[in-house]
Amino acid sequence: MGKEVKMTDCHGAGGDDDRVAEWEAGLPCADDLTPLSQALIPPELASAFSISPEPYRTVVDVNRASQTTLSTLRGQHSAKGFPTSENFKSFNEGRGGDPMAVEEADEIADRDGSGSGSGSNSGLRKSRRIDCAELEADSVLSTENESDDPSSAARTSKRPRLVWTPQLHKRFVDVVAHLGIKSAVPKTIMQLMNVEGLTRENVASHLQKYRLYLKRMQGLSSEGLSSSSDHQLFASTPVPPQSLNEAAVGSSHVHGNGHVPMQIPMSYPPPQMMPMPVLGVGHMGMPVGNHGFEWHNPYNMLQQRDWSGNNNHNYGSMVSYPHVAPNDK
DNA sequence: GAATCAATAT
DNA sequence: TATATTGATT
Repeated sequence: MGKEVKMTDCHGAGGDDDRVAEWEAGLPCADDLTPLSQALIPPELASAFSISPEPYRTVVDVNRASQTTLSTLRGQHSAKGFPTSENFKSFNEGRGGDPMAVEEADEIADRDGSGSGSGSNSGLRKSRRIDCAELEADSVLSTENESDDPSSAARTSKRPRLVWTPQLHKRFVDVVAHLGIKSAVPKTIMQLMNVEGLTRENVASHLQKYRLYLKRMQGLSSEGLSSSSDHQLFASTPVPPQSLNEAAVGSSHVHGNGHVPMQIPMSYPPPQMMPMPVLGVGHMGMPVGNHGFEWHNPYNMLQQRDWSGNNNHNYGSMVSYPHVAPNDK
């Protein structure tokens, strides 16, 4: 923090300088920030939850970490590839090598230039979940007492209910849209989403609901009636009228690319920093970084229509699983 | 046997 | 209501 790290390479466009400056102006100054050396969790609390304190980080450590991150980002930037299932690896990054740290990192997009009013949607800002990975206590869920052995907990205890946050859902929708209805089956979706801890069952369940939603929308679209409840989550979805048919027809390979409707620049790389994703799945030998996800190809975005309209500006984000076990099956 | 999907349960 | 689990089916 001593040094401002500019991640200019994330935003291709030049001329953002003003905005950057504006943005920077809003940042807290060094004095306002919690010193790195200060533990975020009071010792009592830590001991109460039997949290082993992380070693203190020095500025040097942090700098090193950001260097690593930057170089990782750069490396990947040039190594963008095709969105094959292999390339999509890793959407989630771990948090300090703690496999249970899958956490949600919204907030990030809070202040995207727009006036404070509209940006933060209907005031329903999902108050942040637990802040520190460690704090995500078992108490949040009715997860029973998990013995302090994480590995056993992984296989022994049932995983807590997954919450499909808008971010997660968005990723889901991205993947489904990308696959086309035809190949959007739970397993594939799960793989492409590459969210740690996400199971095929999770996806299947959500997919079922999503399909129901799409079906309803299809039926209702002409009637001009649109119910409201689902919209909270689903309204942001492309409602791919084509992807339903076109993809189903199967004439086109991956997606009917007839015309690319519109491309919404989405900067996926979540602004987090962690040298290495935790990814237990190392296969492929791919240097999976945080954004293997390059939805930038023209066809990736096919039926994206109005997403940007709603509140989903949150980019990096993950499952809000209080607890995630290493995914691998 | 694994995966999908719809139905059903929590 | 949202998500998980089950069971028939492929």
